[in-house]
Amino acid sequence: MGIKERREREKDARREEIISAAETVFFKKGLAEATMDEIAEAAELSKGTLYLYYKSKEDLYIAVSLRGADILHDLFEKAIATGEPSIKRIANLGEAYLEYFDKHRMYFRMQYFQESTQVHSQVSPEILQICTENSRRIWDLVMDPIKTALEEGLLHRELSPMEIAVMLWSNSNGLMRLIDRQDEYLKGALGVDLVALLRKSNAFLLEAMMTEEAQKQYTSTLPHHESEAK
Amino acid sequence: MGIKERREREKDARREEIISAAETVFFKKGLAEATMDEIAEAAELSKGTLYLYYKSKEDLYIAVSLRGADILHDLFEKAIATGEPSIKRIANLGEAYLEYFDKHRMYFRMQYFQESTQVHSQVSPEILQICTENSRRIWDLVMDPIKTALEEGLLHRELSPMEIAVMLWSNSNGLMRLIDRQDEYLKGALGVDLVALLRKSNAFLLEAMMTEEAQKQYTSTLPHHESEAK
DNA sequence: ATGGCAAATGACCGCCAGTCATTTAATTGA
DNA sequence: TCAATTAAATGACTGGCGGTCATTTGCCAT
Repeated sequence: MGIKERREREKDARREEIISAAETVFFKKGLAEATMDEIAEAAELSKGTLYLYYKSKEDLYIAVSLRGADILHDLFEKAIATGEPSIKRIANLGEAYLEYFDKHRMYFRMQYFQESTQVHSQVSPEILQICTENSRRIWDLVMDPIKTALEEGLLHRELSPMEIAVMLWSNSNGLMRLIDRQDEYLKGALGVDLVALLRKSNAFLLEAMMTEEAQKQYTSTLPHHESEAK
Repeated sequence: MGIKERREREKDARREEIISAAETVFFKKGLAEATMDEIAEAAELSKGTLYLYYKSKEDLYIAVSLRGADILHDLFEKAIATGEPSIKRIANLGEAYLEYFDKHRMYFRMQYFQESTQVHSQVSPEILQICTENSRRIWDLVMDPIKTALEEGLLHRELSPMEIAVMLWSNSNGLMRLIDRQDEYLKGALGVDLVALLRKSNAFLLEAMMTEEAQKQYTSTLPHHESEAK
């Protein structure tokens, strides 16, 4: 009875092939400019076949960007599994996110185009469900060393783990979008290494949330923050 | 020779009417779902006429969102014209941005949909030029009290005004996007006032960038930061 | 061989951004 | 007052794209 299973495998492989083809096209053209005919051609399939595997262009778009979420998840997992002190592991998460931003820029970009109405209104509920679950997994990862640091009394207790996670994440993300978009004006006017600025900004915020003992112990270990003589 | 000028005025009025109609439709449907026919009907004009005034749907979209930029500009102008100490005026900017986010949410949202490839690839260069100039005006406004605070030795000197402006703006913006999108997971899992969190995050960051004297003087005046006993 | 079944196809549909030949309205000059 | 001229507005039309579905293709069991 191996035939059914082989069929299953082949179907999964098709799915992946389609995602890969879609990835190529979406990376090059973005959601709005990409066409299903183009993706079909890249996948060496007919357009009709695509719709056997994915309900809509937007579904396919999400499917591609979920690959990015997996990559980010793995990077985060590695970042907190070092056995280092909790504050260091939190800083590692910032660096991991930066690596993701740097080396997997197109996935990063796709993830924020997802916010558009076009995507949210077209995408099927089941796929949306997967996104939510995925997002939860990643947040849990981020909160892990934060919880530890709180228990160790290294972060201000009036903040919840989720609050801290949200603040740190938003701060990075906000600056990353700015960098990615490279606002024409900023590009010209600002002779500044924006990535270094991002590191600094992260360090500032994390430091501000640390208790005094933690600051004495760990401030010097935060990346690109050595010049800060406080 | 008043006829030519009257014609001019009428044409400008038409332009505004069209923007207003487009605004209604874009607010309701977003860029992708809105149709030019719908906008034409709202404006009580034919579709062809719209194209006499705006080159593309995306141009029209930008034209609408520039109204938002003007509003933000005015709010910022008011925020820094109070004659208060520089640090307070910087904090005012944060509050002004929050007011913009709160009371003019749809403009805020439109401004970040602008980042999509769909908009950038379709919009005409002259309109893009206006956007850049607009952006410059707003950044200048933000940097004004920051420059003063630096001169007064209230902010760490190793940071440039632009760097500080970018950090503060990005931090607010990142969290605002998160709030606006209301990530399904966060909404459920986080029993937290995200707006209060945004204020806190802003205060943390600003405080971290202040020199010690400034901290002694001004920390207590920052919004929603009173509970912070440091 | 042959019937059955899932996978794949591509012609086709409806919708929409954008165009353009034509119509309508306002202004001018005689 | 009435052509003539010019500017503004129109809406039928086109091309392209997302999505569908009746038909075909190819694989397997009998």
